[in-house]
Amino acid sequence: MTDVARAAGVSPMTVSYTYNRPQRVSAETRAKVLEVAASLGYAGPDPSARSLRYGATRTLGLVLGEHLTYAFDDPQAVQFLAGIAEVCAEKGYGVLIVPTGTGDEDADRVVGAAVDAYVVWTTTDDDPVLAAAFSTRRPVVVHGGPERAGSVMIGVDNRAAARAVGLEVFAGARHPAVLSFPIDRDRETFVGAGLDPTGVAYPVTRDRLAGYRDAAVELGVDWSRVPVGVCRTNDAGEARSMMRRLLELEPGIDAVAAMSDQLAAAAQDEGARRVSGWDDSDVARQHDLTTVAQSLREQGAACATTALGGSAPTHRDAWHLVRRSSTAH
Amino acid sequence: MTDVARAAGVSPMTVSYTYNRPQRVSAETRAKVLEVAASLGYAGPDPSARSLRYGATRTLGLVLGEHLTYAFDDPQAVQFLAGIAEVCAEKGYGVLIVPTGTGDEDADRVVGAAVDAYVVWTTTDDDPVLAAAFSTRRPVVVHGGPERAGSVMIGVDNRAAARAVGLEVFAGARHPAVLSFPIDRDRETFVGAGLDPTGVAYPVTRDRLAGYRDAAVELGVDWSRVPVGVCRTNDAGEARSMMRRLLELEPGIDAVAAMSDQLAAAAQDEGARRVSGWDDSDVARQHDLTTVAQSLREQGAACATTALGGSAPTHRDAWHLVRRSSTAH
DNA sequence: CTGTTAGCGCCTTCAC
DNA sequence: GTGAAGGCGCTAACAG
Repeated sequence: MTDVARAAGVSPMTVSYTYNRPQRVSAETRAKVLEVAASLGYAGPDPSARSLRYGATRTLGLVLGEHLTYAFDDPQAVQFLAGIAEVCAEKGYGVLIVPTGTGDEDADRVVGAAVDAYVVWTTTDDDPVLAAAFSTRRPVVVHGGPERAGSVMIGVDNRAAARAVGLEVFAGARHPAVLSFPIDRDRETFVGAGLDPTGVAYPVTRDRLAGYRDAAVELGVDWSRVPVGVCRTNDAGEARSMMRRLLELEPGIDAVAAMSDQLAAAAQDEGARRVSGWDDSDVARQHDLTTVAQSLREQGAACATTALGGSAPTHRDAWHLVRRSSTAH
Repeated sequence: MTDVARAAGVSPMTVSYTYNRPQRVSAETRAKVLEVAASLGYAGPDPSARSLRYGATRTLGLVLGEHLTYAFDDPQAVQFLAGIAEVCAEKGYGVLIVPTGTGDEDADRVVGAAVDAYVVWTTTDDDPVLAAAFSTRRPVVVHGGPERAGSVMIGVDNRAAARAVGLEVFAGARHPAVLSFPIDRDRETFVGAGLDPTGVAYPVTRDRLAGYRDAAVELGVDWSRVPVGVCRTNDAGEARSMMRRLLELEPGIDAVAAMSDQLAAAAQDEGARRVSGWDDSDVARQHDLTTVAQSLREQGAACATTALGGSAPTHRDAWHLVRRSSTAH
């Protein structure tokens, strides 16, 4: 900018004004400045210097955590991102996908991201990346959980929703089962009968398990005998083999509550009769699944709005049960 | 940082070293500094100041153009983004989704993005956003086109691929038709018989049309009589109504070349017999579509790698024809 | 309408 | 192992 100023025979401030307050500069001077800038290959104020000066970046940080690599394979995560992007585009904020998922450096990368606020995608209570986001003292909005004093949490009441759909799918069943998301960041695939929700590190998974348990108990089913198949990812192939495994362990399984429509569809493919899903995605409609409807897109938008200082609903009650033939009697 | 230094009784440099070259500072001093920093709520060096000093942001800018709002509804665009994110995460670069799509300010926002390089998603020759990216003199990699001296273009040879799939789907047909993507940024929905590819602003659409025409001509079909249904978006509902419209205009249509698997599936839904798609997505497999296979994920990765100074294939020949029953004789 | 001063927070260079 | 100066490029505030 100094160079441009010199070459144009004006002060740096005039150049600055030319870009930031065009009207404050005479048309003549402005033209001259722009001409010189073009000839010098100067494209306008440096964004970093500007951010430094302003103390703001007009950028929202999105932390997808260890998911990053395959978050894009999860249609719900993509919808969430779409909601964020929409709000940010409207407000003129960029969305920075913070490069996490590679291990130890994750926290540093979060701290070192040039952003004004963070939105953190569902993670575990102990995720260092979350702690890193908080340590920066910038606003943090967490989707799904964990909940923490001083930060906003946006997401549905998973326990209540799981109870509701559980009552539907487990009704009259003698051997219900659950297809679950991972319980911690190790993402082990395993079967645990009567899995205790308390020990689950992902709040979303924890609450849904607790809700399914609530439903089972209310229906007089002994939770300690309910097999819970924990899948590493939201992948159909893996879910099918898990379903087979569950059926080997307990061939009498007559109801399956799944934490996603994808998992539910996979269970159906393996012959499960009464099945419930989660999200009310296209898959749910195609497979006529009873499911929990929620809009990740709207939740994404709410997260972005809140993180950027606006106000938006927490979406705690923004879900409803969709009854379809997959749980018809 | 100055505050921390003062409070810890050291110079700012020592604080800087504590974060950037921990080993260069005695363990004792380092501990002291970190302690004071924590008590003062100092989270580490300011990212903007750092970027200013270094002259680099370690961030890749992704320009989705007017698509932004619904790019996330396009599975291929999402795969592309996934490829970019993967490479960037690995290299420790953030991905900044530049807030475009709202009109006049788009170009300014691109210029003002704090990034080291750009990847631009397929756009038109005249997109001001593209010009803006170039004007910054930062590296620009364009996916799909337009091609420009001084920038890298990554994408398949759409004309050759369209010709190949066109020869397949149009073979033996008497009244072929095309389901096309938009021809310019106005995104009008219309039917144009024998649409001249030359006037099409999107290079990808242009090349595919030209390829279909090549095939038609080679098969002895009069291109000027081939109806081209131009769809505003890659949406099934719109594609179905367009297909109905085409069939009203020319009930004899006996082959449809579509620019995406989604459009092709919609054509099938409306009763089209011989149909070809594009991308070899899940939809193509489900509908047994003859299609052009390409990996947007790999192309995304290649774009990111190239933009960040590495070398990657242009993917010009990274496509192949997948023959399935949708074009069986 | 245009210019001067000063400082945003950091780190490279060079001294000790 | 630690510190002092200087400047990355920009703009708010205040002249003129």
